[in-house]
Amino acid sequence: MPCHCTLPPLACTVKGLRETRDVKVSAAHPTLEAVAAHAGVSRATVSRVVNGTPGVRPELREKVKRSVAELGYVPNSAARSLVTRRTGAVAVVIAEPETRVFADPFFARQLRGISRELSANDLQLLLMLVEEEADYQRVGRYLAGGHVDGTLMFSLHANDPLRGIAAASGLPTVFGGRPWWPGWEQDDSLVYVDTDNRDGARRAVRHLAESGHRRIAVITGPLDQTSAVDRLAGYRDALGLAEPDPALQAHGDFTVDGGARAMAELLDRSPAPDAVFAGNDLMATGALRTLRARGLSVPEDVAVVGYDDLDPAAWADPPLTTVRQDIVRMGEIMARLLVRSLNDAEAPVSSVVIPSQLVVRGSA
Amino acid sequence: MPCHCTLPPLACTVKGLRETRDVKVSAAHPTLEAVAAHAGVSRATVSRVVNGTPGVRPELREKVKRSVAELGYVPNSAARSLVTRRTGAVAVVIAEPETRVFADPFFARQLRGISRELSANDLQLLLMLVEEEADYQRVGRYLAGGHVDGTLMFSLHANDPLRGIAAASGLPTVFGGRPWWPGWEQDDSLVYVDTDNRDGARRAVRHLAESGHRRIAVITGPLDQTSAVDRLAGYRDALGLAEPDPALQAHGDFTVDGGARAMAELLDRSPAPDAVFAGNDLMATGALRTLRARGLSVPEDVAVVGYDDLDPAAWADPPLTTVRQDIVRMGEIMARLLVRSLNDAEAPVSSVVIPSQLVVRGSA
DNA sequence: GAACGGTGTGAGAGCGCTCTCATGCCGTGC
DNA sequence: GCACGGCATGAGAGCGCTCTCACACCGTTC
Repeated sequence: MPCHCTLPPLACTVKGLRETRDVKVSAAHPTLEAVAAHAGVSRATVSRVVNGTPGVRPELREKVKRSVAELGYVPNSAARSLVTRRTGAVAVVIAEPETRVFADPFFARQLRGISRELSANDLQLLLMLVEEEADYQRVGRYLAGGHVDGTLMFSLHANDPLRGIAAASGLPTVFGGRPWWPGWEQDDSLVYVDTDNRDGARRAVRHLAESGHRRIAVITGPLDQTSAVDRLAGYRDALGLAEPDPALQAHGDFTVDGGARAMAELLDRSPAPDAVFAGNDLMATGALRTLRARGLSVPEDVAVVGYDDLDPAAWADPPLTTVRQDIVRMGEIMARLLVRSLNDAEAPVSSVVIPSQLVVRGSA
Repeated sequence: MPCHCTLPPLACTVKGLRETRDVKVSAAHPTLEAVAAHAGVSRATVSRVVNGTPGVRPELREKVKRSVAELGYVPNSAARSLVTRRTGAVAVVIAEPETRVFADPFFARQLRGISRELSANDLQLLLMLVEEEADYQRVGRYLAGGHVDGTLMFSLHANDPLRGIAAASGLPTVFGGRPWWPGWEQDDSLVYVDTDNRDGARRAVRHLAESGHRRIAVITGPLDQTSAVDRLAGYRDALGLAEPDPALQAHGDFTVDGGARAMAELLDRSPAPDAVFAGNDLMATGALRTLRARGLSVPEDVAVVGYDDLDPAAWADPPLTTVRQDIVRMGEIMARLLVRSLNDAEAPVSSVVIPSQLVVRGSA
């Protein structure tokens, strides 16, 4: 395959890549057989020792362990999983629009939590990023092919094909984020982990109300994502109104520009809001920008609360009051649930909702 | 393993996980043997067809393909890699302090590029996050165990053990970011991909000089990272001075707070700077905060340039002039170099440095 | 018409491991 | 002293695949 790098040659310094073959031979991988010969026992016994199966005399066990160490034996995972039908790997499938993934370190945090938990259980993390239609097929084939023992899936959108793919693969699966497709509540094979978006929003709006604000507006995210829907529901809960004033509601799309536009809309309406709950920090940042441009001061003229507690929220001017969610923990719990059902297919596994927490700063 | 989830029971709804065993049986995986029987040919022929080996009569080839489709055959990768000594997987090892990973979407971008390129080559992406000392050993064992065909490594620090681990594994490896250990320039087995930090910094500082600024200061990142060192070097290049005024140089640590502190130091010295080049956007954001707090206006009193072009840079007030680097492309190229040497161990592979680009906004 | 080379196909070994089952050895009970 | 059960160990099959090699069959050549 040719290199498509079109850089000016000056920018490149030529160096050779270490050659695979030679080194591999020098760092030769001894087999079970070799260890057995070295220790003067049978393959079966070495296998028992390596896998910690009981029923081997302690002195023999020690002897084998020494041989393993001496030869630097590492089990061949291909051979092992060929017979055990276990791969020791878990696929993490992320189907996300670029924007979301890039705008915040959500997935880095999530992966951190997942990675910790998986490696604590000697499981490998296979990352599959889905960008286009063809990727879904690739993922489907891969999962159905039995290359992994289980799946962790992230998809924020209604009717994402991922659900079907997971079901077809027959693999234990845990979803990140409350899923959203027709009848999902009846599907008791479904396990998910989510943060408590509704309660977080409730806390945020309640804070605004308790600070004496009367005309509390909301800037919603894209309503085909459960997090946006749940946060809107929390807003309604807090106001105690089944149908809040539609003049106080504007749509953003979880982006800074969307938030800025929505804020402008709200200010042009009547009654003008004296506080705004933005569905995420990005939109809150946009709202702040619009308010600043109009010469309104925060929180005096209009108080602003965001959601997510991204790092930039703290740097904003004024620093953003927002809702924090423990994303690392969310990843950990997802992995933990999967590990549990991997170890015991009959184990009862429940969906988990992680509490959110209000972080009060200068903007409200 | 018990669930350590300490959430109030109310927050959890209990649902069962789909059982593995039953489903797996129903979605039974046919073997090569089964396909061969179905098509009325030998295992060898089916293998040839599946792997696209030439030398099979077209009509037979078609017949086998139909059988494959009909039975839903998917090759067993364990069996295959047992004999081919190829796993079809690449490890991506990331050894990073939490802060860096969380503060910016650097790795999300990088992974995106890597993932694209790998999946285009039917390679799987195995993600290994390194947090503590024990993780290095885990990674070392894993790589030496021959579970992957090659490695992509990220480590920004001098003397990171990762280099030794890569060498010991004997696996083809490409590094992300210019490495930094004694004698690395002599090591011609070393391949890395980096953005042109030095040239980017040069452009940034030159821009400042050309706008008429005379007292251009620099806020440096941690000087045990090559990116920080290279950016400082670019600053010196642009000023054309071997030894710039030490009063105009302050240390940050790539964080917002560090940048704020460094800016305060600079302002307290004499001569006071009329422009600042910050080693990254986070520090530039901190500098902006300090300037605002002191009632200085940007860019009139002090112009500010950052580095990285994070999303928040565009939202800053004023929007940050900064240096953009194509991180997705960096990931792609890393993967491409690795793939090339995977396909042909003798292929000449060169390190690549990706150009950076100045993005002029309001702050300078 | 026999010998030949080329091509397409199948038989079979073997990758490194796990796991069942047979075997040998011990201590115990009658 | 002999039969027995229990335990530690080894022999061997076989997981699903690839790949070498042998073979059969064709058309060509002298």
